[in-house]
Amino acid sequence: MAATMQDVADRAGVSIATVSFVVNNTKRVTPETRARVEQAMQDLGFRRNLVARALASRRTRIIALVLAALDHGIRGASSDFVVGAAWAASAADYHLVVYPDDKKGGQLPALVGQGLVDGVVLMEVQMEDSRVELLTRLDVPFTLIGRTGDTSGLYCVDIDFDTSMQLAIEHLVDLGHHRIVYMPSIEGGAERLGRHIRAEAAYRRMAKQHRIPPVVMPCPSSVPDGRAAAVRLASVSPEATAVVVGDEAVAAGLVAGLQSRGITIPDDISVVSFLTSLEYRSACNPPLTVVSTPASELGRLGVQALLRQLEGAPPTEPVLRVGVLVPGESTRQAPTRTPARRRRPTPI
Amino acid sequence: MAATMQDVADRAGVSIATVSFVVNNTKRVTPETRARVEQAMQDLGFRRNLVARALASRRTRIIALVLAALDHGIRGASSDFVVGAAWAASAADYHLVVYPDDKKGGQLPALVGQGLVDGVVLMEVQMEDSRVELLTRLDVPFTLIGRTGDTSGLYCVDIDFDTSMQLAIEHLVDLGHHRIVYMPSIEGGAERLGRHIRAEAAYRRMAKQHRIPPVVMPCPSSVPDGRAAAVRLASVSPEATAVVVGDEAVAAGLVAGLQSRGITIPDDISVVSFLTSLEYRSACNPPLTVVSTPASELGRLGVQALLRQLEGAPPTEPVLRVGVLVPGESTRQAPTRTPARRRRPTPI
DNA sequence: CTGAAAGCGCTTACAG
DNA sequence: CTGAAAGCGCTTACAG
Repeated sequence: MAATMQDVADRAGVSIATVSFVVNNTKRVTPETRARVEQAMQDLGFRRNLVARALASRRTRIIALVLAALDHGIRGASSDFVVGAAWAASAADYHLVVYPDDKKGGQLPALVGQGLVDGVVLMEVQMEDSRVELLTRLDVPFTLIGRTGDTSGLYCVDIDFDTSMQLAIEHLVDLGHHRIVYMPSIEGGAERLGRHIRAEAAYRRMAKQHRIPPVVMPCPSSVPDGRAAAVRLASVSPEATAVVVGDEAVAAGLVAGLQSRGITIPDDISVVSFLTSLEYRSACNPPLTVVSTPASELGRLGVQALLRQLEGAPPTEPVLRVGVLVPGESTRQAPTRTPARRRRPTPI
Repeated sequence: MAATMQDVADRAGVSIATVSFVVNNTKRVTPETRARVEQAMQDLGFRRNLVARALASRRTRIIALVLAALDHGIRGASSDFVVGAAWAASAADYHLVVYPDDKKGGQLPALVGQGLVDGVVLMEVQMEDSRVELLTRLDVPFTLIGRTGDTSGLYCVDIDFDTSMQLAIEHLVDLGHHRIVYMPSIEGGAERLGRHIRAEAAYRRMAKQHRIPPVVMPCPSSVPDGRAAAVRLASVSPEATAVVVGDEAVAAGLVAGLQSRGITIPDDISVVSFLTSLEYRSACNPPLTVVSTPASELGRLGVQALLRQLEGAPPTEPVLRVGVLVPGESTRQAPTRTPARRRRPTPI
């Protein structure tokens, strides 16, 4: 029913090869024959069959963005990763398709390594990620948005955690804060996401540099858990004047929770939402100060790295990008207390 | 390099057809030959080429969920649609792929109607949706999550707006509210999304039934716009005791905006987040009462309708599902005022 | 139960 | 500049 190249060739009175040359612009064709072919395509409403093309050329020009949506949906910054990646693919005349998978890559063999996609961009990368071996075994080109523990031989784009954390901490230090708690989120499973490990290491490094006693207070990733964390904060670190929170939902919950305990943000405690989307930013009262994830940029870079790889470029060092400090009203000058009080907490 | 069926056939000493029968379980094969073939597949690490299979069988077992992510990302309930659809596809041994497109379907011809996907599930449907004609022209099976103005001949699953609105309005009426404003969101473009039209019609119907003077106050879909709407509300409908808000971000902003004007939620005004995700629900203070979108269920139903269509089933009436009332703390008994005051607003 | 062979709709050396 | 033909790796009547 649908017209094939053969139909077009017949109607234009040329060979099927010539039609292919016209369609793909792969060889010189005289303007006259080209016109005849194009007319015939128009007449027949020809659309080339991508499957046949893929089989013959071993290329689909489709790349898959794989993320663990089956486990935790497409929340927060993920949307921006997708959009950035889709635009980049489209600009290079590729198609991006999002493939919802689980954290283990359980769906991966079904779609990948069977000729349907030219390559894969993998998100939410863990320090030890079984999907990396899986993709290697499936023999499909792939790049990571994020990093495993050992990145040698891999194509990666990621956040520059050190510089991003520096933005957050120095913003607070400049405001006179010296008791800055770091509240990373912990996800459902036990997997160690690369970004959690690296963000915490960056915090410890910055804390050391600024002589801040490091306090790390993990919190499950949800608004209610953020609320609950407000209670724990008082006992874990009563002298804290600022909190760097690694999850937008936790940040929103923490602010609400602190407020309902009579603590004023930012007068009593400053809060920074660290490497998150801007999702809850203005839904909070006051609007949050955020170091936002350069998500759409990383989506774009991930796709571009993959496309370079498809053209045979060798792996490079991971490409890193810094988050953007978006000032809000949840950070302010540290409250002045007597230094004695700050330096010597009452013994337990 | 990768083993083909021919390689497997050679190694097992059978014909390529027999390998195909084993791989697809399409014909009886004696246990002995089956075992030989399976051993050969194992030895060679055989994975069948889906592209070749698709070309020969005209089926890819891939369906695409198309949404306008290029225009407004994957926010709110969209994530749940994706997850519900992906699970349903997976359960039927299909693969779901998410295809980020724009509102006009600009990317559609590139992927669809060229043999790569067996069918399409379309989201964010407008009353007049050019993509419907496009998909018809591309001659690919598709179902809608949502409805155009005229649904005859189409496969649709959608929200039951009337019953969902009834849930919201009667929840408020039972609490003694009679001045209930409806605040739908207006999106960037001018397209009339089916759900906006139908939700508003449902509101007007319920308002009439309960003798509520209908007040419709559209608001752009963002938290800051929700805040701004708090100001407008006072002038547009000073006597309102409840607001039904058709967007989670607007609901969050409205609550914050009202509060910063000294209005207490829910004592002074009740707020219902209508047919939204639960996204901002507990980030708000107080947590919102929500009529939540049955998103993952609709995702599932959309895929299932498509699969039935692929098996040749004729179109049915649209399949409708009701939202779920999730009680929160943003609704309460209407404040008692003198009936006179309520019944006769001061003349302008 | 198994196999030989046509065919899916393209791409791409190779010849001319 | 154009064409005849092999081949991509499968599926599926058809025969036996």
